[in-house]
Amino acid sequence: MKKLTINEQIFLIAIWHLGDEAYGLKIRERVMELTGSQILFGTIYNTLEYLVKKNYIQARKGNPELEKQDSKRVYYRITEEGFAALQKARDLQKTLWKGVPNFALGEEKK
Amino acid sequence: MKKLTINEQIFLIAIWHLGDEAYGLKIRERVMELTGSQILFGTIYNTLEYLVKKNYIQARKGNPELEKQDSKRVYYRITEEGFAALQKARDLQKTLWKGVPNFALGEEKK
DNA sequence: TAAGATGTACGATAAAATAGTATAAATGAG
DNA sequence: CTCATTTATACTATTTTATCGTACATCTTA
Repeated sequence: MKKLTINEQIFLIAIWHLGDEAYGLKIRERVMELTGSQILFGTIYNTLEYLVKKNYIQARKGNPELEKQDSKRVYYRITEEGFAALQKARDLQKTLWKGVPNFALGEEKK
Repeated sequence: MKKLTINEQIFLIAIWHLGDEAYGLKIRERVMELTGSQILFGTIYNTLEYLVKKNYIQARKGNPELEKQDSKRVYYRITEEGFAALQKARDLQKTLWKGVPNFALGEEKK
């Protein structure tokens, strides 16, 4: 299993946050909340696509029986593999930052 | 200032670890230690190059007066901008993982 | 002085990220 | 009912990151 990129991390965590409400535009919103930066509409689908291709998330069509609006949506959920990758990313972060001081203002080298 | 990729994070932290001893091959070794995965010799210089281009690190030639071997080396040190970017990356990680449980084995969704 | 070790550079390609635009269904005002 | 707006996804193109493989140059040492 390859390392997750930060973007993949962000998207997976956004999807995790959203639980059953994880579809494109909502994910975009959450990603923007998490990162504090703007992303365009089209941008997300590309990322979602290769997360699916890598089997970190699964897509399912919305249910039009429930709500009309829903028929257009594609919902995503994290797979076992996705959770495993996330955990690995978290572990890597822990390793990376171990022993590294905060660099807020006038930092210094080792 | 753009978000750091995990790779950039890894390299910057490896350079930080190495302090005054941060040159190509040493950086490669440290990156491999940190990540637990293999990378080829040529691989690092590309990354170092765009870290320089972005002004996250600065390069200086080794001093042949000191040690012959040194003349071949290119040493790197993290710039103010680099430290700031690192700190931002750390803050983002904190935001991201806030409230997210560990996913070790049989995890669950929200 | 030739072999091996220590270093960096370069060229090619694949993967990831982002922008911009197109399209299509549902909704709501008149 | 029908047209504008909102909600939503899809597609194409380009740039930036990441990695591989190999080449090359210098230093060390037997």
